[in-house]
Amino acid sequence: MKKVKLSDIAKMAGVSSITVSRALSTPEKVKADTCEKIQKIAQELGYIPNLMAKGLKSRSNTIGVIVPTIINPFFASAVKSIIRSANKTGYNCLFFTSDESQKIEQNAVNTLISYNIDGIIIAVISEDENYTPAYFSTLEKLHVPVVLLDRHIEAPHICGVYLDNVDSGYKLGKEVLLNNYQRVLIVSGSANSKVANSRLAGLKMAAEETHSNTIIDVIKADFNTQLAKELVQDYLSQHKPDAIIGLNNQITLGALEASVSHHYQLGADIHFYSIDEITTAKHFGISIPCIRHDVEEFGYHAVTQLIRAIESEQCDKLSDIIIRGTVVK
Amino acid sequence: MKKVKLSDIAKMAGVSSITVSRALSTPEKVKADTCEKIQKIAQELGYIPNLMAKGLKSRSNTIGVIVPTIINPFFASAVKSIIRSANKTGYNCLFFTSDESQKIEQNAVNTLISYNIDGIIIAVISEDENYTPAYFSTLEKLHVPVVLLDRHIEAPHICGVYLDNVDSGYKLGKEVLLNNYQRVLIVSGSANSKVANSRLAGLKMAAEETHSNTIIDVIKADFNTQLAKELVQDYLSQHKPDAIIGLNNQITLGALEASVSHHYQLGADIHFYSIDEITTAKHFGISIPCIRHDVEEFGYHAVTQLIRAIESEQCDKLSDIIIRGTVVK
DNA sequence: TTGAAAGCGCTAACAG
DNA sequence: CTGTTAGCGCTTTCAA
Repeated sequence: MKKVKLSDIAKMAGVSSITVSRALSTPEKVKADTCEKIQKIAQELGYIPNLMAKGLKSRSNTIGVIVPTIINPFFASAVKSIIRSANKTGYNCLFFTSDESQKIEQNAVNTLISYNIDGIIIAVISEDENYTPAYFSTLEKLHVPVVLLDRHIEAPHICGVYLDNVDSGYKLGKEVLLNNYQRVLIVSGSANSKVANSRLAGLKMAAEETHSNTIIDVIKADFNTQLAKELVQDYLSQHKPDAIIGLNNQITLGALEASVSHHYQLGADIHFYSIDEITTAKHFGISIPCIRHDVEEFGYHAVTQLIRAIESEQCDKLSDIIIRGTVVK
Repeated sequence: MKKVKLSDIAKMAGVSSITVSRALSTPEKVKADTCEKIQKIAQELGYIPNLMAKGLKSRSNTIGVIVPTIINPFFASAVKSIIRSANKTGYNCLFFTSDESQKIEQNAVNTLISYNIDGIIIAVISEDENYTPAYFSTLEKLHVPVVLLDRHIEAPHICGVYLDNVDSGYKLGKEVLLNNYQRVLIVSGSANSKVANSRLAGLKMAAEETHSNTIIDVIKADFNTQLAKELVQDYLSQHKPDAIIGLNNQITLGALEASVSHHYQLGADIHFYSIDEITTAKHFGISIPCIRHDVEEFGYHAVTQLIRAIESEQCDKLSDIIIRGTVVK
């Protein structure tokens, strides 16, 4: 059986296709009882509109979402909340992962353009402050609005939804320093990650303000588990900190694993703190005080900003939104 | 700036659009140097094909993927491997989550049909053996091939990629029974979940074969964390098992948490076993022997089967694929 | 309130 | 090897 199309319904209802089109998408433009009849027939035939045909003529009502990976629960939840927000507003989402590869990221953007998406929400691949991928100029030329997620890029006309990283660092620092630990290890992201550096700056602010005698060591790793684990293992063979602060969830996981391999008892010999929640910690009975961000909020703002940009056709005037986290013990 | 289209390239190259179309998608049908020239121009102009227009005429080369949630790492990895396999074969993926809701699932299917997808890979919302959603008949009528993922549904013409659940239960059972525990608790999925029941059957087979004196208790929960946690908490206030077997990763997490709340030391007072890997366990230094399934394999087969169905246009003749797990300590 | 015509960008079918 | 024609299903524009 072929797909039911507008003209099939039109034939049955004894009207033209355009009337059917109107009855289904702008019912106020069609006489009430015609409208009702058409909708009933559409229902019965199980009509499903062809977005390909629609998107060829008009806006697709679809937004593209790209994140580096869904294995990281932070992005998984962000995606979930974005999809939910978008659907509520009548937009579909096409979702891609860039898999930490610049090439795949570029492809994903191209594919989204291929699908005539109305706008893009993207968490770019790199934390590097100087990462400026080629596709930004393409998107700008095509007037496709972009909302950056979490990772900032220097581009004057692009708005974003970010975390208040300095604040996160500061709050977590205050929390840690309450304990008068002798030695604390901070495991940061890469040296040219703006996110990592801001979080670090916040921590340092807290430390300076507190005038504590705690010895604070800093390791620069990156935002993945593996490197953090290795570097913390090295560190632990020389020092024994009372607490370790991971500047994102992946780092904290790496630090935990390193500590386990040195036979420390988690949460007793060494206490852990994290920016980003370690959602599985509670299952293992380990308490990891953290900065939790309201991810629903995150998705909501990203979608709202994007849709405003789409519907006002002013990609370039929207402000950034900064989301502040809260300490959770 | 408007999007570059075939006719723009055609004009510049002094040929017709159809030649450009051929040069870009079936270059062997165009004279070599014309072809080269066209490709160069396309490159320079940054041509990105319009899939909406293409999909209107011909196959979209896009497959739809629906899973209940990406918060569950099993599905997250499955999606990842599906996307990777599909891209390798020249297919795009449109990805949706059904968020454990029948309505959202139905919508997702409709949206996919709207996008003219060539086929669908779906892990259905429910474990219930008798769940038969309405969209299956729609998809059948439209000749859209479907490959089921993980969760089986009784529909003669639909093939799937499943885990060998009996085998998983059996292998894990053997592993557990090596230890001569006095009392073991099995936390299963819901009573009418085929997956859960098969795993349970496998465990029982192992137990019968072993003639051990181990007392085996069974709790029927469901495949989510919360209920498992609550039921195990109740159980633990009456009995103290030496080991707990979770029949999927979410259940095991719930069981862990319940045990923590009863102040048992994980992996010492109570040992844990799981079907599906608990990927985070290693970060916490807890060893949870499990049945691990090769998720790459899973994605690969799902995509391969689907594409065979699409390209042969015989949706109904493909066999099921059963993936067997391995014990990982 | 409804309809007819035209066209979105691309490609299948057929000619040349 | 290349071009012409036509049409995919829908909506915009203009007219009735």
